[in-house]
Amino acid sequence: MDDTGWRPVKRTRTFEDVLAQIERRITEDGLTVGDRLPAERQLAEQLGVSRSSVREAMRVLETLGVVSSQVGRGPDAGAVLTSRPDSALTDLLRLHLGLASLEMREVIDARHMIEQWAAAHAATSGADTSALAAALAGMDAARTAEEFVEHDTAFHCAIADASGNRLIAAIMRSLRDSMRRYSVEAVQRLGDTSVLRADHVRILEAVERGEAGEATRAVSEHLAHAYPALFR
Amino acid sequence: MDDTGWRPVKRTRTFEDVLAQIERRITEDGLTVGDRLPAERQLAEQLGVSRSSVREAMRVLETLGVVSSQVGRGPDAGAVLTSRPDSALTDLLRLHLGLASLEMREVIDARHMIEQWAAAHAATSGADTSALAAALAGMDAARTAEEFVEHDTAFHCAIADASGNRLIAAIMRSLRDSMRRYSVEAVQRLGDTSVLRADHVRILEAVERGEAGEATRAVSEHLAHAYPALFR
DNA sequence: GGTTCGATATGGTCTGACCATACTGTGGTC
DNA sequence: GACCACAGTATGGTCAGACCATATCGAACC
Repeated sequence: MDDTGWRPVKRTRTFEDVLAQIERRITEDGLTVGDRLPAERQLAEQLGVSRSSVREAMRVLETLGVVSSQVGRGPDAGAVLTSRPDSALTDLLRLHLGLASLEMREVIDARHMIEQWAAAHAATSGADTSALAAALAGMDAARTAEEFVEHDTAFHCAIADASGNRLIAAIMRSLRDSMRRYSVEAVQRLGDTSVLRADHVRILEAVERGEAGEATRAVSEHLAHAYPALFR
Repeated sequence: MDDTGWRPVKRTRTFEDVLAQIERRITEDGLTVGDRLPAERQLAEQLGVSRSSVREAMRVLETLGVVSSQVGRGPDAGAVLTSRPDSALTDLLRLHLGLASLEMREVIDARHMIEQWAAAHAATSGADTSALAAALAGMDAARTAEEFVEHDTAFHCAIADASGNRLIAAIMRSLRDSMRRYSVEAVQRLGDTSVLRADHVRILEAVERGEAGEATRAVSEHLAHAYPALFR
């Protein structure tokens, strides 16, 4: 061991300090969704940094779906704390898929896992299933693959919502969004969507009857129908 | 319906244009991890925008774990494409937990889901399990709850890695990181970690023998032991 | 009371400068 | 030729100050 006890001095960029201070204020002061942060110029002066650094920190928070900035003047203007993890996750997945650092197979496997979990929990939670039925009707009325996928996504996200876990629902949404194009192609390749319709009805009924095991199986087989190339 | 067909003009900020162009370059030119983006000043001139806007776009990409910026000069300097979804996910979860827009219960449920899936797939993938054994030894040598949790995290992340799905492994890492403090408290409350050790051995042996069902059950019961307050 | 219009606070953008960092190349030294 | 010291330079990081677009507020006016 030639460990001298020295550690590399971590280069801390100004905007990272700003980020840390804002995060500290959030946790210590118990700030919550809807609260406003100070204006950029004011924050810059209070922290003794330039407005650019504050802005870069804001950009980070906005990217993570924690704040939302509005121009103008008034109660709604400025940086407001929000909670939009969905778009952040979607951007993250889309970019990493574009970089080929993630493969579609991995995304679909993750979806498989989540959908099974969500269906089982939706079945046992006894949550409202009207959104599911509405999405089903939307799929019946769809005239293009794009429309079909849109309502199909709504159906599956509604299951995730019904599971009662917002984190898993957010991940579900992001996974669907990031593979939207792929789903449209899969539906077009499939042509006939009657198989998928029967699957959806089966899932819906299982959830409504509270049969978690059947819901899990139904979802699993449904995904196998929808993406046969990946489940051979 | 008084819908006139008008839609609000989407305000597009300059840095969002920059982001879109960079993303287009990534997908169209097939840029991949390790490739360098043009320097900030150069990019600003090419796109006809100010350097501030380019920098804000860079900050977004860095937040999403897609680029990494290095100062100085040379082959490694500048903005390099990377693939670090872990830290992005961790930041996202930590901030949303701090905002109380997510509850620990939801995070732990998500972990439960992922760990079961990962253990089953690790068992059937036949991947290397030496990292698991090493983490187990680390836990035995741990003298504080913090040290124990560190190696415990390594153990569970190694399972996720062995499942072969990088996305799920990344989510797993982020979940563990964001609840690190909570895990330490849980271990301290528990006091005796021998129960956890037996659980880990059981999981490891199930994975090594390729018994997916047993691995799933072992993980599930392990989490019930580790977080009894949440599995009552 | 309603309307109009200027004042103002906010984020968005740009310019230009300077600093710290880390490589590059040059020239000298041995 | 090998090595080393040092100036040059390209890079990101930060700052100050200005201007613009937007949205509200408020006073003056009808």
